[in-house]
Amino acid sequence: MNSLVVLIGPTAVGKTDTSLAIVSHLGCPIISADSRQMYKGLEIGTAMPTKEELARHKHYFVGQLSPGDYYSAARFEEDVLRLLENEFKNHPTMLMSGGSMMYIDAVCNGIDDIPTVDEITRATILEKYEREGLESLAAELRILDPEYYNEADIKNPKRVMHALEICYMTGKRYSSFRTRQKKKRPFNIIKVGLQRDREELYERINRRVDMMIENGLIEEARRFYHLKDHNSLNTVGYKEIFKYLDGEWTLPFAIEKIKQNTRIYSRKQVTWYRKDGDIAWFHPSDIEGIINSIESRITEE
RNA sequence: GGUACCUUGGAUGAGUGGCUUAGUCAGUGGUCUGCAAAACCAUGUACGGCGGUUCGAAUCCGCCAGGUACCU
Repeated sequence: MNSLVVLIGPTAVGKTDTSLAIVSHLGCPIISADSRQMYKGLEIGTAMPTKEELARHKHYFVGQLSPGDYYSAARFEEDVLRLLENEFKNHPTMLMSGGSMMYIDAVCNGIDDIPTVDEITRATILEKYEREGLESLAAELRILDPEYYNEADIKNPKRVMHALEICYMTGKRYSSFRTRQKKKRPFNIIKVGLQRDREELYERINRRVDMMIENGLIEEARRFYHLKDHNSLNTVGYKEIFKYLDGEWTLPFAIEKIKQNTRIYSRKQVTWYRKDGDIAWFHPSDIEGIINSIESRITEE
């Protein structure tokens, strides 16, 4: 059976280097699972692999979207599965590497088949939310879909709005689309996690942010300033610089905030991965251990 | 040397005698099925020191320490 090696770990832990090492060994392309590196032009702020690295190994899902494009975890699932079907013909083992937990989860476990919300419905609900407030929407959801209402995170506007969008658009309950079942994949999934002590990770984050500034993050952000309301730019590293450009924050403060928000992000990632018992954890310096672990799990199947 | 004011949890900052550890940020833990580097949730008994008044003090009084402003 074919295998998909999934390399995960918090931001700045060293996934790029490790993934290059793995791929050199396996001789396959890299599937990036990073919701922000997908956008063209966000090279510095998303710590995209360098041109050389991109040239040395084929990378999928890096720098292919425009910052204004719509994309989602569900699309990623679809796109990756289609790609894998094709790539497995030549490469029995493939590598996916990235830090977007939800995207990785979508590929490994699947997302239920829920229709994509159209612009009109989205705008309608958003306007309703802005006019009537969250409680009003929640009350409506309670009537339209009591089952979901009872289990949902009612204080989270995004969740409530999305459920309502689906109810409005399809005329059915949002919960009727949720099977909450994991999808079976026609390939073996080998999860490898990278971890470092928190102190070590935080130091790397701080250093990397300083490097980004040196390398021209401010200029890069300035180029995308006009798109700052798009989700792709609602991203650590850019949103803080936008505040600086708006004159709201001083530069040193914005830089401090980038470091802080990156640390917070890394912690969220760790939290997400913690509950996944299928991950074999390694320090990034232990390339040999990582390769051995992958090899042993490939041959096991 | 004198006078006035200030001193609250990692930061900021309300609170003038009991009802409540205010709130915000950070930190930490967590949620997660269609914008996820998003969004959301949980979590801090602190009141400069010592003594006094009081049934009860962060809150009133005294002394001490530190700070700020003004005066000589």
